[in-house]
Amino acid sequence: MTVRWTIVKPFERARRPVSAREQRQVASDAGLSKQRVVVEAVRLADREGVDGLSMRRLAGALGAGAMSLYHYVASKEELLDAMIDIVFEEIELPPEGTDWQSAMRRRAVSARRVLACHPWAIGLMESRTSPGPANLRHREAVTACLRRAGFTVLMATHANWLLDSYVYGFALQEASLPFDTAYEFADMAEDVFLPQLPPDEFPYLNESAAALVAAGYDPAEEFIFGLDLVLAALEPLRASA
Amino acid sequence: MTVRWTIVKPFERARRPVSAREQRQVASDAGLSKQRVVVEAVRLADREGVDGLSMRRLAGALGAGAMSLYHYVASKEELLDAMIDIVFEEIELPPEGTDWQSAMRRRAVSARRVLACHPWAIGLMESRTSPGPANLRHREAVTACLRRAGFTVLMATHANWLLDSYVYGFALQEASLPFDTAYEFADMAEDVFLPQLPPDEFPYLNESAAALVAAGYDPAEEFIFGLDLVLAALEPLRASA
DNA sequence: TACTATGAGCGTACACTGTACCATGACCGT
DNA sequence: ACGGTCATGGTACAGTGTACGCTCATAGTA
Repeated sequence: MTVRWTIVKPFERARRPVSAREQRQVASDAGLSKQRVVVEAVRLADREGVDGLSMRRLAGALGAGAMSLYHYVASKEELLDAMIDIVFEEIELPPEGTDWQSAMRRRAVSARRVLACHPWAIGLMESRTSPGPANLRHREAVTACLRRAGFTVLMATHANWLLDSYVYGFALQEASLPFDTAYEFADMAEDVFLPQLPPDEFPYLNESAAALVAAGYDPAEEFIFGLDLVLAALEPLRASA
Repeated sequence: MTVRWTIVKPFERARRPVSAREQRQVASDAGLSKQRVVVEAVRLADREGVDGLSMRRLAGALGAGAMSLYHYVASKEELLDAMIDIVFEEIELPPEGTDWQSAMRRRAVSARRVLACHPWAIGLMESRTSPGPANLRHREAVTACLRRAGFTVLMATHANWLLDSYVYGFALQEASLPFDTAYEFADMAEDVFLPQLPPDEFPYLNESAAALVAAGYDPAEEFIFGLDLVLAALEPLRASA
């Protein structure tokens, strides 16, 4: 067990009493800390899936004993909560200084990208009920953007629900698809889907799969299409102040 | 171990050779069968959450030994797949003989209701990649409805993605909310949310929570609002044959 | 009726999980 | 020098999915 200890900078200690635990939180590359534990947990889940994430393996990846993690995380549940909040931290906030549609489009695109990078996050959301700080900050920024664009409180709520539903639902569907690019889609459709879709039982699905392959359908463009449709549909709800 | 054996109806045996295993599949209230195993698994997950569903507990609920389940299900993964497909079976297909918007509204409302009854299903979808038979039948019916309404293959695909994203995403968000009714929302907002949303840090969220409570906001109506907005936005994509 | 093949049911065992409890030993302030 | 604090992790326990192989009721055959 190679445990390296943080050297506390003197002036920090001079300013106010700092517990050893707090010092750890600041330390970035030495010793353990809640940061380091959660970040490594995210990395592990990205690599091996959420089922491959066990306290023992996580501890192993950190060069520590399993029980040590419980000094930074009360339980695995809390660890999962913290992991989700890290994911929310990665999502871009809607930028200020542009029209609301551009701002929301940007943050939606960012959210989709982040959720695609951490597919396990979607599946975890269902079971955790209380939003973390990054989640709250994100919601605040989004609501601010909508309200400043002239949406009433009620309409901003509607817009929020609709946009988030679309983004999460899209990410959820995307996570359960075995292809990403147009090339992979064409490949899988011809070799896997079409044989499973006999035209007498699934005439329409068969037709769709065949036609989409022929047209060179690219699933990567799907997200923007629906997003812009939703944004356009929301525009009239705005009390154009 | 009270194992009751199926009495095979003679005329069934006369018609063609039927293995004992197949007879079990048909039997509804005696012995085990894949049906019975999966249905009981769904019930158990509804009652105790998906984390409370273990092979041993499921076996216990069926009055059987743990290893007996593996005669009907190759692995727990396959069990989970089958459970999801049962959920899809519960969702109403879009009815024929009405305009496409009414049909899609009906099936979307049904889907939301079913997913709200089985919240664990949403969290499971992320990890399973191959759709079951009920899922395929459902997709076929939806695509048929859209194509008959005059959507091209490509536009029907867009509509499908958008509608499903909305439904799944809404269900996902709903599953992670601790309230259902307007009364519960008002209660929780005042006692739990507002204290966590200091106006200097979260001015807009604070304002929203307060205003929504004052207006008697009912989260149950939220779904239809967004759904109708989406349906209206899709209408112009239709090549009104 | 006796014999055999089949296959449902499940007891046992193994590697693994989350985590409660407790011992260790380094660091700090006095 | 000493006592208190606290990060660390070893051990243990209940519970997990499931591989293996046994029992024994049944169906089919002779």
